[in-house]
Amino acid sequence: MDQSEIKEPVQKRSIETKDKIIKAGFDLICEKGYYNTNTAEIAKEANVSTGIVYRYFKDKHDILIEGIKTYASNIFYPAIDIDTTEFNFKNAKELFRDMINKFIENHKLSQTAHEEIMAMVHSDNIIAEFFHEYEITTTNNIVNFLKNNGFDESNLTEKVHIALGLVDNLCHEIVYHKHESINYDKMIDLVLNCIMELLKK
Amino acid sequence: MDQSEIKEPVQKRSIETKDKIIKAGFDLICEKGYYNTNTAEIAKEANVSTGIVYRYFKDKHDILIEGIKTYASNIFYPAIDIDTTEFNFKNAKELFRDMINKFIENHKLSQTAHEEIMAMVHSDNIIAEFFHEYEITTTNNIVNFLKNNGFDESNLTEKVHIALGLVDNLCHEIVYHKHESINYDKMIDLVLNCIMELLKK
Amino acid sequence: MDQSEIKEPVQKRSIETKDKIIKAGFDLICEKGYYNTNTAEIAKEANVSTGIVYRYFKDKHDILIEGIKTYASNIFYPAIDIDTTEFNFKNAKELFRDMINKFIENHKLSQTAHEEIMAMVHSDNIIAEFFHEYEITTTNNIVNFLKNNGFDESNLTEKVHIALGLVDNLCHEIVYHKHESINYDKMIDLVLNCIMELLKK
Amino acid sequence: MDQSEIKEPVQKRSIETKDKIIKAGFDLICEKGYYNTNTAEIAKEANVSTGIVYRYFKDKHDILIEGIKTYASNIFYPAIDIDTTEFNFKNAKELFRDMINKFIENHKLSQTAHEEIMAMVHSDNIIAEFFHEYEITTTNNIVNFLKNNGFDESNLTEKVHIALGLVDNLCHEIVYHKHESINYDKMIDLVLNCIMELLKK
DNA sequence: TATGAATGAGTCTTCATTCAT
DNA sequence: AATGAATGAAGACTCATTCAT
Repeated sequence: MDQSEIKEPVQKRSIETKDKIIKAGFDLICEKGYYNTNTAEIAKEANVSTGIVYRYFKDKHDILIEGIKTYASNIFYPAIDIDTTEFNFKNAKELFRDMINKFIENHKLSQTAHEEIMAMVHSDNIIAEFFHEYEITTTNNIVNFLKNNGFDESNLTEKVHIALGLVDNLCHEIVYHKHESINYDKMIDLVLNCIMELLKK
Repeated sequence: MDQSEIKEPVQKRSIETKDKIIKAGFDLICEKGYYNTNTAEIAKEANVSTGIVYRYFKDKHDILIEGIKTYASNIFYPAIDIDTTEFNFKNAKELFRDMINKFIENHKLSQTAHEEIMAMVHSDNIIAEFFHEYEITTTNNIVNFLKNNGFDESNLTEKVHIALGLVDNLCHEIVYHKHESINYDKMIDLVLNCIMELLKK
Repeated sequence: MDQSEIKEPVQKRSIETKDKIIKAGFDLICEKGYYNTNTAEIAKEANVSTGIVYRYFKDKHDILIEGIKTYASNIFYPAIDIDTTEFNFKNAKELFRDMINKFIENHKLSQTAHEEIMAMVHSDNIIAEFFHEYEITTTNNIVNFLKNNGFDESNLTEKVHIALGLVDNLCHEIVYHKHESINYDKMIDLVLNCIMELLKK
Repeated sequence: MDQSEIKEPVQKRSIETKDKIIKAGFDLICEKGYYNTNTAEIAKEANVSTGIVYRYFKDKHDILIEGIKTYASNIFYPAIDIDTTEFNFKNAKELFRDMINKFIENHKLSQTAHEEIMAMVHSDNIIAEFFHEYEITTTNNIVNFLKNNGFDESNLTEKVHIALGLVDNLCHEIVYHKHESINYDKMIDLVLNCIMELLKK
């Protein structure tokens, strides 16, 4: 009876509509920023009417949240999923190097998305919370992966945290700043050394 | 050509007014976010009228910029200034530990400021550019400081970059997240070891 | 590129809304002047919300432009359309006299409109351009009409220009000023004589 | 005692200040329009403070009124003053031609001033009234001049009115519009013929 | 007298959200 | 379910005018 209820779509067509809105919203917000994107644009980009947006989403903010939930894993730590069947301490460094390169590629692909979402993380508690959870999960996955591959378990969570931070900073540096005076190949080497040092016994 | 010029105040009273606006604007923006703070609020917080704001600032954005310029150095890398007269490779680790603790204290003091500014850095080119410059300067200062104290000069810029990133992440982690499962004292140790490893030889 | 597009309405309801705004805007602007009429008033007079105005018009100025385009022909040179089936040099003077009287009536009906629009013509290039075009068209129509009715074609454009000016001034004088000392019937006679003198061989 | 009184300056310096403001205000308003000129600009142009303006003028509008009173005669019908010592019906046409050319020159010199003032005349009753008076005076001066030079006195006021209107339109046409298709020399001739026809017995 | 900093009401415009169809 | 027209509160900015110095 209550018209103002948000519908969780079950029909295929409705689900498609909701997804279109999420994608359109996320694309535009990543491109132009949350406050510089209005709902009319999102609706237009999604090829739906403005009214229908509010059948599937409580408000504009909700669109972003859903977008982040949907696309976050594509943007952050994407290479983590890549199972390395043959992984050991000996070839770890080179596998990490591959991972870093993939991270960088990914950063480049979704540069503005990454930027904008990080901006929102800073000013939006709900989003911050989401990413906090996300980060914990990612960290744990890596911790477990390393444990399963015989790495020293002492303070492994802390070490992975630091390592992830190192990689994140590195990618950010390489993708956004391009300092004239910095030798990025050397920097990657240095970071890898740090990580290997961290993880070793 | 344009009718309304922005005045750079010279008289004491005017300078006070401008400073009040900068402080009020910066405080509110840091507390509530740029888009959730309006000019009327800023004026009210500064105990001035809305109109006077535009005598000293081109627009709302300009208030933020000035605020950042004024307070950035208080918020970011504040301890860098502290010249340690007796600094050498032997006591470096403990001095770095002191610095990190100061960083953390500082982060805690201006937590929301830090958050909001980082958010703006991500979505605002002018601010990003400002911090890029700021970061380069900071890095160079540290590089020179280390050189003068006998540290290995090879790839020192890269190393300092990495070290600053490590410290930044560490502070952020400690101040904002407080993961239940993480031992922060141990984490500080690990980061310090990383840094010492980086800088040695 | 821009987020908010101006809609050209096609549905009956939308067209009515747009027309209501044009009429309300034009009425108020003519009554009180462009700078003394605000958009809220226009919306209220049109019985719509302030927001909807900007769905159909780029800005306040645009409302005036559309109003002028819509109502200009009702206000200026309205009698030109009246084709006189039986027109020749003999009865021309009396037909012109009828036209002048119609002009005067029209001036009286939309006195403030005429005033305000002429004011805007003076200070607004877009409007000036519009009226310039409008005036050329009117002049040409009259020129052709006279040619078709056997009037001397030499310098006819110049003559019609002068004649239109005479009529315009006359109407203006009669409608607005009402000098105590002026005999307007005689003045009409004198103007008609001028015109007949102009148009004769 | 009443601080809010407008002072009519008597001291030389004060008069100069008031005149500077009038000139600055009039210049700017003519150049950019009344609503596009603000008091701060006027004060700046006059090299005085914004506050002082309100010691000499009731409000912004008052500045314009004073400006018009001061400069109107320089802008409208300036050549009327030129006494033609030897004037008779025979050489009248050529003298009128000279006057028209002077009118045109004058129009050109103060084109924007003329435009803007005419705009204000349309939307401002006080200014309209002023010009009405001014026009009556001018007309009477010319009427008397013509009487004194032996022109037919019947309906002379009406005739002069019409003639002035003809000249005004002509100047306007020549200065502002420059229609491609119009021969202005011929037009001047035609207007002069009209006037001579009007004034002849 | 004179300054110019300060006031604050007023204006245009935007946009998240609602609602008639 | 869907449309898109309509709402109206809110916000950035302007400027005639006042007032402390």
